[in-house]
Amino acid sequence: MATKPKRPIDDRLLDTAIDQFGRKGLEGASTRAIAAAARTAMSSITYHYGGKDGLHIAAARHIGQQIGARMAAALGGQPNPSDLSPEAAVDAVLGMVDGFLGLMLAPESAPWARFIVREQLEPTKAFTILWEQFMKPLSGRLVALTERAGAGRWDAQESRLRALTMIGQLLVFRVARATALAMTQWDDIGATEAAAIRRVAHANVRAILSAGKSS
Amino acid sequence: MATKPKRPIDDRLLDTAIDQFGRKGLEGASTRAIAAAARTAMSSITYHYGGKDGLHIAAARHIGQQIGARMAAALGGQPNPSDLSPEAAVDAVLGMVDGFLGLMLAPESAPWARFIVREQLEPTKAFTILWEQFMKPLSGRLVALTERAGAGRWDAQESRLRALTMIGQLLVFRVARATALAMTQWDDIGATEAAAIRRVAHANVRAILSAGKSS
DNA sequence: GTCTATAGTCGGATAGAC
DNA sequence: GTCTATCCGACTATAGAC
Repeated sequence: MATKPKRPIDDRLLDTAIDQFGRKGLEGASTRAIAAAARTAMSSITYHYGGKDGLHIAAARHIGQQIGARMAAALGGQPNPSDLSPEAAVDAVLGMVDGFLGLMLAPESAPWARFIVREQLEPTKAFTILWEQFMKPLSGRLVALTERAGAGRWDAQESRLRALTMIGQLLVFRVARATALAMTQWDDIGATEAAAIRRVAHANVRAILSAGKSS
Repeated sequence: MATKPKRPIDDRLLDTAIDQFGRKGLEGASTRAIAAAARTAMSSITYHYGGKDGLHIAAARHIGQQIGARMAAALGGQPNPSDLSPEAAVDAVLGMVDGFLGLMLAPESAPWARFIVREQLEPTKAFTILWEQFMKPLSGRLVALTERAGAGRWDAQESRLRALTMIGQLLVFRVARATALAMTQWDDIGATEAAAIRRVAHANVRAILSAGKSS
């Protein structure tokens, strides 16, 4: 049973936990190493989060808050998809693509991504938190915008699938970064490379949203 | 130092290792649990593979062999991309998409994917083995076909990026399966769902390969 | 080639000083 | 609220019987 998290002085412990859990997994990461890297005693994990599991859950919530805040800034005050013209819906999708791609390419998303991908492969209680906190609202909006961009040319299921494939083509640059660098023969993804990716992503999304119903 | 792997009686130990390493990671998985699940003694890991690290490397090689064999079957005796017309190159890309999507949706790829994604997030010596054994030849061919399909409408860098995004939109169905099921509200991906994904993937690839140079 | 037994290390949790 | 000290279980590796 996890005890109720107490408020820590700062987020050093959480940031370190996200990094270590992301790299080594829930079982592979040790509370000793996390505490040492955060320059505190191991027992403060027990004190603040009730133990390893509590720290893991708190780390997930911390990621959700940060991503939620970041994407909300890019989406704040946007109109309801059904109030948009199909053309405006395409533009709104491109706006979400920019926000999401920025997240995928930002250095600070690397530890979040490692943590989240582990939850996709072997979900724990933390996955529910991540899904509810930011995946569900964001994917819901993307699907709604895709549906509106279709203007009846395709059905709801196809909207969901097209939205998924659009996410996938951006996700690959974070989740398969090692392969992406090997394939492009880039050393790193800087501003120039990010611009090239953005151009291709926009062209792909426009192409995907222009095509009529599949088959 | 890993000793030279000896030939085991069967692959039970390797298959179990792939599953456990994929779920728990190199540090999280225990040789005890692997040996127990494979119904053998822990010391046989030492005997056959020289220890935990040796087993991990052997597991990567085993994955590479199986994926290599599977994709070779889908690609066997294909002509050189530069000998194809742009239209034939598009068809060849669609053929690779079918092969790769089949792999992403096949139940047996789940443990392989878990193992591979871990190597993407935190590469070990096993990543080099995976890259050389099947990622490099397959991605090389996909890029060459994409380049040919462009027929000069875009440059080599854009071919590599378009190839990556095409991979990404298929990868999402394996790597972010939990999210894919949540978004589509499917319980599982069976034959009907696979057909729907394939239709959308083909339409997207055709759209992506039809568009001219981006921006 | 597969097993049991064991040595040595490291992990998480907890008690209690301050 | 943060620390040190300590318990106990689980881990990897290895020796040696069969």
